[in-house]
Amino acid sequence: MDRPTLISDKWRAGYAAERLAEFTARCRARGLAITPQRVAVMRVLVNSGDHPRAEAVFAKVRREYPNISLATVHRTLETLCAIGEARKVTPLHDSARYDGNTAPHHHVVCVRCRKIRDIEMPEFSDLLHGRQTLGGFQLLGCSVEVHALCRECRSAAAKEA
Amino acid sequence: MDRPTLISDKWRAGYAAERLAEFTARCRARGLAITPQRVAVMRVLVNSGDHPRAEAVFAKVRREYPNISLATVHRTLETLCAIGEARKVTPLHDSARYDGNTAPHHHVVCVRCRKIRDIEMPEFSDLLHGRQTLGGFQLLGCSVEVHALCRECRSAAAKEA
DNA sequence: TAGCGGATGATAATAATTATCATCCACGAT
DNA sequence: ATCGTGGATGATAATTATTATCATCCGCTA
Ligand SMILES: [Mn+2]
Ligand SMILES: [Mn+2]
Ligand SMILES: [Zn+2]
Ligand SMILES: [Zn+2]
Repeated sequence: MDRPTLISDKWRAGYAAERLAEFTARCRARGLAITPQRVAVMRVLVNSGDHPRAEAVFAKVRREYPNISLATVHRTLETLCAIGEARKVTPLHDSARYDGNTAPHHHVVCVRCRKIRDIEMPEFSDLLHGRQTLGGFQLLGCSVEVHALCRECRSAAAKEA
Repeated sequence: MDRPTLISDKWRAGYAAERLAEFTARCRARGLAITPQRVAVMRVLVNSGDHPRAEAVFAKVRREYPNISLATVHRTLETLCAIGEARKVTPLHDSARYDGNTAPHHHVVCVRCRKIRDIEMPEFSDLLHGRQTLGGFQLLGCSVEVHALCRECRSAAAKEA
């Protein structure tokens, strides 16, 4: 079996059922109320293999709860991320960041202050090297974000605690 | 020398000078007018090692051209990306995308329709394995985006041409 | 079942980016 | 060097995504 490989929809279906089964228990453990809206957002999200945006989740949940607010969907998605039940595919940036360095390279990003530094890591691109396609996708390149805490933020975080 | 490694400011300085030297020539070759604003935005960007956002570039260019518009900075940055003189560090997403799959995995993203699919690629994380820090940064994890063209977009793109 | 506190819906506010458009000016042609 | 034109700019409005506010609601515990 050659890597990398696409994760199958079949795997996702079983995974979704498993995650949903204990979801209310994990909410309770966290002291979060089990509201029908929260459960619905979670169910829609975990059954989606397409990494939907808030608007798309809203559209689906709305079919079952026509009165749900878009704000609730936004809030709930952020809550799910905060408790580790979901993740953002586009984290660490709230507005576009530009780079004058067009040489191939990757980035370390501080998760706290969002400082970004260039890193040299040719091994990353090597992993895709030689491969033209992946499950129907024609490969063009890749970008890596290493998540980290910078020195300043480490001392700041230490002081807070 | 162990990889990955931070790219030094020293390297960046020389690189900036080199890039600026031929910038106007490359603009001319592309049929783009050489305006003082465009050159200033390019100069500020290529001399920045911190991946600034539009607002930050605006603030610096403004010192020299107090009348420059923020819109011009936005436009110019996008132009620079379009002609390959710069890149966005946060590309391929214009709004947040959420993921119910919390298992460690990475993503292929279609650069045209922005379809996102999960991929299995444990070798990526292995590259950082065992390493705790990198140039002052404490490492926490990493996310990889493989840029690609999906099947549908490939045929669509073929039709257009 | 009563009551508290978190959750929600409606809406306003904010922030980033893009669109519009009149004016301007870089540049090739004269 | 001057001119004419199309692209570039500045000012501003519009759009889009997200977050904040707040009155009401309802899940949860006692
Ligand atoms: Mn960079
Ligand atoms: Mn995913
Ligand atoms: Zn930091
Ligand atoms: Zn596509």
